Amino acid sequence: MPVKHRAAPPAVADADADTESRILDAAHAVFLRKGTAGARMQDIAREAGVNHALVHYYFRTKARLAEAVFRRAALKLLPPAVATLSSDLPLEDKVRRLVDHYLTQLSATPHLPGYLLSELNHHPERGSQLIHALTGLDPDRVRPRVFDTLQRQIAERVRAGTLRPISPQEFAVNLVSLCIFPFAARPMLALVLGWKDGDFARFIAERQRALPDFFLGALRP
Amino acid sequence: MPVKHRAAPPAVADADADTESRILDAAHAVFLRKGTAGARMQDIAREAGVNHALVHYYFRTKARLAEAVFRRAALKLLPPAVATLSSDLPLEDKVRRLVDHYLTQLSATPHLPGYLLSELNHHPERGSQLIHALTGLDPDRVRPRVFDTLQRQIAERVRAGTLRPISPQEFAVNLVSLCIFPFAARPMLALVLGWKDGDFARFIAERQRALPDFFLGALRP
DNA sequence: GTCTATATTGTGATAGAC
DNA sequence: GTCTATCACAATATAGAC
Repeated sequence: MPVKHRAAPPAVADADADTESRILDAAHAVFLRKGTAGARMQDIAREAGVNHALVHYYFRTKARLAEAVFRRAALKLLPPAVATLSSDLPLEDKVRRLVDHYLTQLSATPHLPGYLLSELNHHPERGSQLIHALTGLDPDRVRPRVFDTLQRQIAERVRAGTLRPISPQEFAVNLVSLCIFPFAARPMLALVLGWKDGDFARFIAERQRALPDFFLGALRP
Repeated sequence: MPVKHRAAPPAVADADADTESRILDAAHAVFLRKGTAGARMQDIAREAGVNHALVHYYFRTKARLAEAVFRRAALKLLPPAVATLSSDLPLEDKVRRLVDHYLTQLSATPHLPGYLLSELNHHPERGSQLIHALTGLDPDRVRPRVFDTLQRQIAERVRAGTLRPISPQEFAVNLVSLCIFPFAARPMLALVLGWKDGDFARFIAERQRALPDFFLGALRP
């Protein structure tokens, strides 16, 4: 171990970002584009504008750097959905807020879903580590409480006759599928649908308007 | 070039599959599990039960082998959907057939969606090559006819007042999203939903029943 | 066709000068 | 902290015996 590595980044992130952040940003960009296995440390160094020895100086191994990027990426995608779904908002507002949030955010970072799905497929253990890091609990013993609120809201509305019965899991999976899949599958959809430049952005813009009505329409009794 | 490579596989595939097929099957399994970049030729050789020199003898390079596997995988996933959607079946039957087909097939090959999405994200050009290989046409000039039938069916039903208006693209994307995403995102969903062994299979079994009604329910006027 | 052995290159990682 | 130079090894690919 040539140099001891700081536990935390510098307290203040100055205007021209410090080297460590620049490298992390570069790694983020490259890993998301090419996947962890397909990315080269050299690519990351070039993207960051530094020598590739520096990348090792700051993050020591590719695995550590990949872990850091994975965590950052996962934290961008998952907590907002969990927070919205487990909030006390009415169901309709949850749907509209989630659709709006995802379609806006993913338009800015379109590689995020594909990267995360792929990484989790190849390294399922990273998911458990993530849960552990976030909650400090054994992932196998965490009973997800995300759906308690959802469950209750659905039950009330079903009893009142204003909602078609659906399990909270189905509710969440369907909603998230409709939001995220088009981004993860963008190249495949472009292929089958014959999309050209700009067609995808237009599709998403239109979707932002139509998707909540589609989803809520499915839940009419 | 040490040995000339046969253009076509042997005419007859005998009981104990010939070596080339065994290697291709092994490559399929390994590439789908670990992704093209993450897979090692040695892994494929071991999975096929042969020396790794043989893999090169039959497929020359990793890139060629990857291409062969990608094509095989894409042909498993895409044509059935296109065929069903562009058929003359009534809309309801299309939906039920597509859901049934995908959920059954993907339960048997759960890594297929994640693999394809990932590969197409990292190598979008492969998609164009695929179209070219299938149709013999320039992918940029193919106007997808898949949706002509769909468009007509939807228009008729909307005019008759038995369907809520929706574009054929939205129709297809929503349906395919709901079918495929849970498989591509299985590890992520398992994480957030706390799924254990068997929970996913039960979820899909239930989904096979509930999904067509959900989707068709959204299209009620 | 199938193997053993080897060549060749790519890539992660470190040593050491500045 | 940042660079140049280099190491060590992993992975692709080929040569040649059988």
